[in-house]
Amino acid sequence: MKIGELSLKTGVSIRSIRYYEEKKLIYPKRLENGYRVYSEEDVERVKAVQLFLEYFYKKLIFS
DNA sequence: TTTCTTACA
DNA sequence: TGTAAGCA
Repeated sequence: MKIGELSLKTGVSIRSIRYYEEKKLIYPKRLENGYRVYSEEDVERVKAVQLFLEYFYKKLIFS
Protein backbone atom coordinates (compact mmCIF):
# COMPACT_ATOMS: atom_id res chain seq x y z
CA MET A 1 0.00 0.00 0.00
CA LYS A 2 1.10 3.60 -0.54
CA ILE A 3 1.57 6.25 2.12
CA GLY A 4 -1.93 7.71 1.82
CA GLU A 5 -3.50 4.34 2.61
CA LEU A 6 -1.18 3.68 5.53
CA SER A 7 -1.98 7.10 6.92
CA LEU A 8 -5.73 6.45 6.83
CA LYS A 9 -5.29 2.90 8.13
CA THR A 10 -3.23 4.00 11.15
CA GLY A 11 -4.37 7.55 11.71
CA VAL A 12 -0.74 8.69 11.60
CA SER A 13 0.06 11.70 9.42
CA ILE A 14 2.01 11.27 6.18
CA ARG A 15 4.57 13.66 7.63
CA SER A 16 5.13 11.42 10.66
CA ILE A 17 5.25 8.22 8.61
CA ARG A 18 8.09 9.64 6.56
CA TYR A 19 9.80 10.79 9.75
CA TYR A 20 9.65 7.25 11.17
CA GLU A 21 11.46 6.03 8.06
CA GLU A 22 14.13 8.66 8.59
CA LYS A 23 14.50 7.34 12.13
CA LYS A 24 14.75 3.79 10.75
CA LEU A 25 11.62 2.55 12.49
CA ILE A 26 10.20 1.27 9.19
CA TYR A 27 11.74 0.24 5.87
CA PRO A 28 9.25 0.74 3.01
CA LYS A 29 10.20 -0.38 -0.51
CA ARG A 30 10.21 2.01 -3.45
CA LEU A 31 8.35 1.87 -6.75
CA GLU A 32 10.02 2.84 -10.02
CA ASN A 33 8.43 6.27 -9.67
CA GLY A 34 9.89 6.76 -6.22
CA TYR A 35 6.64 6.15 -4.34
CA ARG A 36 6.99 4.37 -0.98
CA VAL A 37 5.30 0.96 -0.66
CA TYR A 38 4.43 -0.33 2.81
CA SER A 39 4.03 -3.96 3.93
CA GLU A 40 1.81 -5.34 6.70
CA GLU A 41 4.92 -5.46 8.85
CA ASP A 42 5.33 -1.71 8.44
CA VAL A 43 1.68 -1.25 9.45
CA GLU A 44 2.29 -3.17 12.66
CA ARG A 45 5.44 -1.24 13.41
CA VAL A 46 3.69 2.09 12.99
CA LYS A 47 0.98 0.87 15.38
CA ALA A 48 3.67 -0.26 17.81
CA VAL A 49 5.21 3.21 17.71
CA GLN A 50 1.82 4.69 18.62
CA LEU A 51 1.50 2.33 21.57
CA PHE A 52 4.96 3.29 22.75
CA LEU A 53 4.27 7.01 22.42
CA GLU A 54 1.03 6.63 24.34
CA TYR A 55 2.91 4.89 27.14
CA PHE A 56 5.78 7.38 26.96
CA TYR A 57 3.64 10.51 27.21
CA LYS A 58 1.42 9.14 29.97
CA LYS A 59 4.44 8.13 31.97
CA LEU A 60 5.93 11.57 31.34
CA ILE A 61 2.78 13.32 32.60
CA PHE A 62 2.00 11.08 35.59
CA SER A 63 5.45 10.44 36.98
C1' DT B 1 -4.72 12.97 -8.07
C1' DT B 2 -1.15 11.39 -5.31
C1' DT B 3 3.44 11.27 -3.84
C1' DC B 4 8.28 13.04 -3.65
C1' DT B 5 11.90 16.34 -1.71
C1' DT B 6 13.31 20.40 0.53
C1' DA B 7 12.68 24.35 3.33
C1' DC B 8 10.60 27.34 6.83
C1' DA B 9 7.06 31.81 10.64
C1' DT C 1 4.41 18.36 12.83
C1' DG C 2 2.10 21.22 9.29
C1' DT C 3 2.30 23.48 4.96
C1' DA C 4 4.08 25.42 0.47
C1' DA C 5 6.46 24.92 -3.91
C1' DG C 6 7.75 22.53 -8.19
C1' DC C 7 8.16 17.84 -10.30
C1' DA C 8 6.87 13.27 -12.00
